[in-house]
Amino acid sequence: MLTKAEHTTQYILETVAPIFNRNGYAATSLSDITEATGLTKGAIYGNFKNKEHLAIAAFKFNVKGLLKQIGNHLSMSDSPLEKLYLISDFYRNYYDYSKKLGGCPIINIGVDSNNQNTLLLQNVRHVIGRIQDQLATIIENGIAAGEISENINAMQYAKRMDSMIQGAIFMTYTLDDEFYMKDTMDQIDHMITNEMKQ
Amino acid sequence: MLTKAEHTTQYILETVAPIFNRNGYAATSLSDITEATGLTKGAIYGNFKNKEHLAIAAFKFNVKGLLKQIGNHLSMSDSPLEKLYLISDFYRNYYDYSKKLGGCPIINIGVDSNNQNTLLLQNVRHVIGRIQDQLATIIENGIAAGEISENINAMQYAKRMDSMIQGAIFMTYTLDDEFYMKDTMDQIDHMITNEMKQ
DNA sequence: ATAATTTTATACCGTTCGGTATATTTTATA
DNA sequence: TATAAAATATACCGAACGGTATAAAATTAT
Repeated sequence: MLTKAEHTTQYILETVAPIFNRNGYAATSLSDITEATGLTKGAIYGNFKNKEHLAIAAFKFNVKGLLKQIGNHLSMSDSPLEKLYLISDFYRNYYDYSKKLGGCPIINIGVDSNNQNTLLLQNVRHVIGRIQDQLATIIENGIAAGEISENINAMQYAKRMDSMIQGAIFMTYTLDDEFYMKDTMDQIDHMITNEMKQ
Repeated sequence: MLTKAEHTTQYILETVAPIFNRNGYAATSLSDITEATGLTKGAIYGNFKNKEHLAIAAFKFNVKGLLKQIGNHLSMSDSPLEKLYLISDFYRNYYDYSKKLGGCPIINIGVDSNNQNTLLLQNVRHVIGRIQDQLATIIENGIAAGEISENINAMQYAKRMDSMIQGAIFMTYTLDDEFYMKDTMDQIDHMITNEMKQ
């Protein structure tokens, strides 16, 4: 059971996470935070050391939800090859989903923290590394299961897919046009079928 | 001949452009600007209406230089097909080049201005549109010249290449790893050779 | 060279910034 | 229910924010 205080910490995080994600670190003020939560600075600083730690916790909150969502989606199949197709399938609806988070946390915080906030950037890098490791593991499992060609370099393709996805997310958000998301997922499906599949 | 005042305007722009590009709009302060230029607020506000207009002018300054650089590189060949290969060739060295600008202005200002600054975002969108139009024109010229297959949808491939490039730039900067830049350009070369080429 | 004009520096405006010491209130424990 | 402990509100701090009126300086044109 969560104490009242732990509930408050969670409440602050879920309220503040999309704001930091949308605005970035510098453009999010303490008054943005107190206004959105209905709490005072005393309450905020009682639960978090300072603005930076709150921003980091907010980023982790967003990422945790995102990874859980992806995990759920991938659990729809046990086949590694099918899981690859499920990844592109997930991202076909990513624009609508991530809008609720205030945008894609990896792109937003990645760009925002570059040359700005070392701790935040470290967290972004760590998350990207984790995602790529999981992707590479799926590909390796596919090779072991005989579903994916042995000639495929798992990590290279994991990074390649990730890079294409990030590009699609950036273009989709910046131009507010889902063409990029859909077209990139078609490309990835094509790549799975014609390059990776055994 | 440029007057003294016009020189000052240019000097402010070239000094301030990488700062806005690196930090984003909100995280760049007037004191950052006066410190870097050695000028006072009076001089800055004598040359630019306000911080927003200065940021927009700085973005345009960066983009102008970037487009000029690309144009120079593409002028190395008259063949549309060769120009496509020259595009990927240009981006192979883009990390080093764009670092001098304070990063990729399209990615940085695109993400920074989303949900933040409408005028800046409009400028980013306009630039992306121009780049894609130019890219599509090259492809169309290639089709007309019989170098590129008639089955290729010029604008679709222009957007596809652009999206892949933006993804590579984001990954390269965020992870400080040129693998993404190089691998994506290999992919694009492969795409030109095996999908587009007649 | 002088006068008119433009550009830059100075000094200041009110507001907001992140952060904190402390008082008050609320929660948990006995 | 009384009490100790924890969480939240209040009031304030100095500093920095973007912006401006005006004085001083530099440039331009006569």
